[in-house]
Amino acid sequence: MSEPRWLDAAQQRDWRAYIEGSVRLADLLDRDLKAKHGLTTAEYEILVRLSEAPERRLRMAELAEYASQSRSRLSHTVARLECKGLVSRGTCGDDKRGVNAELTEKGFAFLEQAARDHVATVREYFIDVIDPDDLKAVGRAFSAVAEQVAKAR
Amino acid sequence: MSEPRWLDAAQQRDWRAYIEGSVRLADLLDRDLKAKHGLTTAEYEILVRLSEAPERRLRMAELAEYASQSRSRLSHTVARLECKGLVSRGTCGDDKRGVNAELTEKGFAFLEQAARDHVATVREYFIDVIDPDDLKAVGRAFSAVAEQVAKAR
DNA sequence: ACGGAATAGTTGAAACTTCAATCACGTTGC
DNA sequence: GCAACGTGATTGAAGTTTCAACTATTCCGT
Repeated sequence: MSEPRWLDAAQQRDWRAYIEGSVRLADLLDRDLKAKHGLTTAEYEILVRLSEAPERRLRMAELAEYASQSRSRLSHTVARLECKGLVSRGTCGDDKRGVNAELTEKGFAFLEQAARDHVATVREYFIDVIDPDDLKAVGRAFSAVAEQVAKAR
Repeated sequence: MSEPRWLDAAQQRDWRAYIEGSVRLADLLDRDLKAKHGLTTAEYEILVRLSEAPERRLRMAELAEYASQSRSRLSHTVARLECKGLVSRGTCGDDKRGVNAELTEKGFAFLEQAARDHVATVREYFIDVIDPDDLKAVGRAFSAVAEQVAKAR
């Protein structure tokens, strides 16, 4: 059992500030999206990724990757979105194991409304309260984190 | 329906970097803690707060506040921790509605082990991959976010 | 061309979180 | 002193996520 390098006071403050701020922000965004549009953040994220894909369609595995979700979770979530009529599933031409998820017209229209509100909330509680230079730093920091986590697997 | 102020390209890049990085980091920390110690992040957070409280004891409502959890969630989570023998519950002397959660000896010993590993992982995937100035900026940014979210209620 | 290993995706059960209702106690005002 | 309201905490059910097992298809080596 080796002696750990503990965090110094400043590092600990910054880390905790991040944990608290991010948890509370995520909570708020979830509630907001749920109250106004009946969507979870995970569902919203899926709709966004689909809307940006060519033909508004992606294979499940790619969608899982872009939305940072496990495949199992994606299956369940897309099933729910399909029930709501926002997404449809169809088999892939070239690989018969594959499944394409596609944003329906209804899904696209729905997302347009949700995105307006969501962006406004993200501005109000995140973008607009952070100093522009600090925001850039946040971008750099979490890009590095994402990369490091990706390396781990 | 008013026209929203969309994010500019840089803001969007930074926001998405944050979302992706934070989701993946949270996933990794969760798995790590679960694999090595059988704890969820929520449970770990509770143990940490209790360990820092005077007498290693807090009222449920305070604990909920410090751990950024709903009271309901806390009840369930503490119930689980109680089953594992890491926390015990007792009534409050002065207010008979109140309940004190207290870290047991076993809980404290358990946490010491878990904290070593957790800190090492936080270092490896967060602290040590972020430029020190950027880390300070992250601290400032999320302090501001937490404050703004708190204002909303 | 065959068998084994890898990949894509789904499924059901268990674990966890959220939501609304509830219980118990405390506080206020009449 | 007690009725109405507020607060602290728990409960059970419904919804969501994780985990492990499973089906179907494709890839690879011989």
